[in-house]
Amino acid sequence: MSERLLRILESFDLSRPVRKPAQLMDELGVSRASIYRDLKALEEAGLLERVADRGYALGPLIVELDRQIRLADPLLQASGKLLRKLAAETGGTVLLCRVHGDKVLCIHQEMPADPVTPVSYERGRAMPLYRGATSKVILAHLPRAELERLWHRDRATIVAAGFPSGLQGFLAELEPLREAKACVTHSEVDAGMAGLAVALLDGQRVLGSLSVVIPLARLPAARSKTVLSKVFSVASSIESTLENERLRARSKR
Amino acid sequence: MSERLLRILESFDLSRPVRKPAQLMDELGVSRASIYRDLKALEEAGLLERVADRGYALGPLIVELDRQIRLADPLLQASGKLLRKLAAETGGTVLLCRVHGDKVLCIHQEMPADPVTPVSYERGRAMPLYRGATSKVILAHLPRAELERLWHRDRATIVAAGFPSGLQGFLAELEPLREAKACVTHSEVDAGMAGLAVALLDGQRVLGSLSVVIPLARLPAARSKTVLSKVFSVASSIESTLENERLRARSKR
DNA sequence: CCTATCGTCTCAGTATGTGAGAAATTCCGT
DNA sequence: ACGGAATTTCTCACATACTGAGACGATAGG
Repeated sequence: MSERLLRILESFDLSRPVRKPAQLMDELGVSRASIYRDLKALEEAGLLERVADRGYALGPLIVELDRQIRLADPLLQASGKLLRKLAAETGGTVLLCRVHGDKVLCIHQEMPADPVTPVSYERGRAMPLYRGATSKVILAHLPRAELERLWHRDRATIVAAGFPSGLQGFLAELEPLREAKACVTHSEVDAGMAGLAVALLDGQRVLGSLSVVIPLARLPAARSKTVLSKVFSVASSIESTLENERLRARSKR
Repeated sequence: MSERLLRILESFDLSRPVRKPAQLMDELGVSRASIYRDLKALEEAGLLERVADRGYALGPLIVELDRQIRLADPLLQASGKLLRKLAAETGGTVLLCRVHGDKVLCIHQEMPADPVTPVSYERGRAMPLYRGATSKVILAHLPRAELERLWHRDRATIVAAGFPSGLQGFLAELEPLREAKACVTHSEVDAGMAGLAVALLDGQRVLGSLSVVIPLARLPAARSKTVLSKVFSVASSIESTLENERLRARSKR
């Protein structure tokens, strides 16, 4: 076996934070001995831990590995303290997101000092590709071939998210977002909130997006432009830091 | 194979955030085909991701799983907003830690509003069992058999951390900490900082500890007692919330 | 203390992962 | 944009190492 360990890991989700050997036995259709063997291996590795009442929960290694990712992630490193500053200056919540396959994953949330309406995205929360400024601006920068693949696979979802019902219309609607390298939406994910997102590019490829989420009440029309330009400025700074990193690494090798 | 996937995962650390197939081939002593198969499996699961320059880094699933842990962890849930309040009231950095086998793992760090000397412990950072208030108060609550096992295994480390050179002395030094259910240290982990830790118990068993780290300069002798009593109060509150949870779960089943 | 449930161990059979080498893909400099 | 080199995937026969049944041991709850 080999994929079974991964299947076990993937079987944990928010609605089932604790799994029992018997459940997994049925679900994966393997013998008791094998499940116990696998659970033991995962536990020894630290990916799972035993909890009261003969269950298993996700284990401490995951927490440690997530820290490793935080410390090593080039995108987070390049962002540094800029995000906190951006949050303070705009009074909104700043989100840094990456694209992974066909998901957008929030990898950092920075709240402004004064308490503000909480935003439903936080580190580790995966977001749909088709809703919200944060996602759409990424979508707009995906290669055309990828967009066509997504269209054929998720047409229903895409249309349900408010896009035109034809592939051409879908592409046409993304065009201006790519041109502008930005996307602004109102109440698309969290009601009463505006999202202002700018794409983060690494040359051609889109890495993710940087966005600010602000209650509409705090964002008079005139201020919108100012905020967006601040986001742009931070995004450029991140991009050039990444570019420098990339060059430095290249030449060192 | 089966343990190999886990070995690959464990081979990532802060000094090697990106691993290449060739390195792993040598290290694990398996064929090229097998390594590529394993990496592919881990990548499909989301535990790894390909990065530029033909390397693999820890992947998005880990970030998602860590969020699941944060949302489901009973200890974090029971702590709720209490930690933020504690940080604000004491002006120190609050740490919530769990014990896992023979490691202490920080699972939450809450900083006070005003900027303060940064503390080297943050979520995901594993701490030694023998140094610092946070760890020692946990150590003091481990079962005697466990302490003896640790003593025989880590005697050198334990003595190096400042404990007496005999088992009896070691146990005797922990005794008062268990009695007090608390531990206060100065400059033991971070220079110039005081640590005030209280154990979190679930009946007999020690779950972890709650601590406040404050620059010594901000902690006049008289204030120490006040701060410690605040920590105690929050710890009790967390313990009783956990107890209630436990009872509720029991009766529901 | 006793019983039911949970967890581990043993062992033979065979499913399944393994590795060498070939094919395909990707990458990079020109 | 092209061609050569390095990387990655694929194929397939083989044997390793995983599997599952059942016996045995441990634990918990009454």
